[in-house]
Amino acid sequence: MECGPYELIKESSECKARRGKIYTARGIIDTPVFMPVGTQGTLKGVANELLSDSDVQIILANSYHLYLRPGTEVIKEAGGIQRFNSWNKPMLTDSGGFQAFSLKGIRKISENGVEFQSHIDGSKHFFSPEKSIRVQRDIGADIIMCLDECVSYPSDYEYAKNSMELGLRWAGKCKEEFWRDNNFSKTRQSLFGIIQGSVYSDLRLKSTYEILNIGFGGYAIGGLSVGEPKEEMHSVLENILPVIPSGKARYLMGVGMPEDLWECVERGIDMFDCVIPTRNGRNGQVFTSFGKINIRNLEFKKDFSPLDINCRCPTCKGYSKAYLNHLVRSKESLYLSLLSLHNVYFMVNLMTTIRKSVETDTFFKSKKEFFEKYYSRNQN
RNA sequence: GGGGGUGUGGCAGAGUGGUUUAAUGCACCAGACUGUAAAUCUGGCGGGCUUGCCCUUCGGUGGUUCAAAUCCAUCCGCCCCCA
Repeated sequence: MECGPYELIKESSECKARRGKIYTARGIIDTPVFMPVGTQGTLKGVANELLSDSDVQIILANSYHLYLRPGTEVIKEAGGIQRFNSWNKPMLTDSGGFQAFSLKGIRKISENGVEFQSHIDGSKHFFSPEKSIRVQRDIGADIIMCLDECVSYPSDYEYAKNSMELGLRWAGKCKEEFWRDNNFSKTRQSLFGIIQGSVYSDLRLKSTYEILNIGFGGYAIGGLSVGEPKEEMHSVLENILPVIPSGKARYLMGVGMPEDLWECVERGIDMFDCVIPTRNGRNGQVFTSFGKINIRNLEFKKDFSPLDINCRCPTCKGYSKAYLNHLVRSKESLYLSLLSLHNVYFMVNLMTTIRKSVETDTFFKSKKEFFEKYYSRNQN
């Protein structure tokens, strides 16, 4: 069985929260960690330099997108994604499994993999589990993911069961391909398996046991935060996390909102990724310690204070709400960067706060303080 | 002085007798966004409340008509051409 890159440092005395480290070739990641998403290899609207002072430790990219453009051969020739995009910290690539969900209508799933019709030019491309691994190997991120199908919600039992079982077969093939030429020592990548099974507890458990049995460097939970009620998501976590060995990282894919980070760390999650800070930033929504706001709204037109007095990001250091409100209303492209940057800072700073609370066994105290402030503006 | 045209909701601009509180776009007011086909999408945008209705709207006034933003008269404003 493969050795994982995770080291457990401390377990909370209050709940299932953990402090840990993930070792990669490009550096050590303190967990729990929030990983912002940069589908095309960059956080949309945020230059690397702007993050040099931040707590961003690792970013995501997407193998489907990079495979289509610029093409894996370009990235390979550049010397890997981190050489290509000049991000000298860890990266993780998703397998294309999420696109099996989001590109519904222009993709076909079969036993051997997913056929995509390119959203760019309509050309057809086939991602087998092995192909996804080869693509991710060429891209060269530190952590790579098995090809899976992110099942939508709601999903009937039969569909979820068949999809989950197909996912297990794919996971086996991914692992086999990953180890085929024993390239691991050369690239020092880690391959994570993904647990599926929608909201059905027996399917989730079966998936967990089988994925564990195949054995991966870390374990991701997929197919959540796709529209199911929060309680469903929490009960899935409570159901399967106790089964996963404590020496492995647990990664909740696609989550989430600030409140989700607290709730899911509390249940034992180590890694999160989400597009929310950047996408919502581009749409004018800003996270602050006093709640979320839409900076385009009238109430900020003459508000000359920073977005968040508790924030040390470049946006908050340099610009007022009134000015950002003006930039958004004027559609001046600078706001895309400034708001995305602030939101990314907010999420990773929150994660730093959460890590400290686990270290000092003040998780619930900190959580309470956060929520009291966060919901002080409105009831969200 | 003569001839022609035109005036529609914050703006632009459809509509030329009924299905019109009046298309569409912009602006404005909100909301949503969770492993990124998203700098996107959705809703609202005359007034009132008992939220289903009532009242008020297409330069002004007065008519015709069962019915007028739409037809007629007149007044006012603006534009173009000729003197």
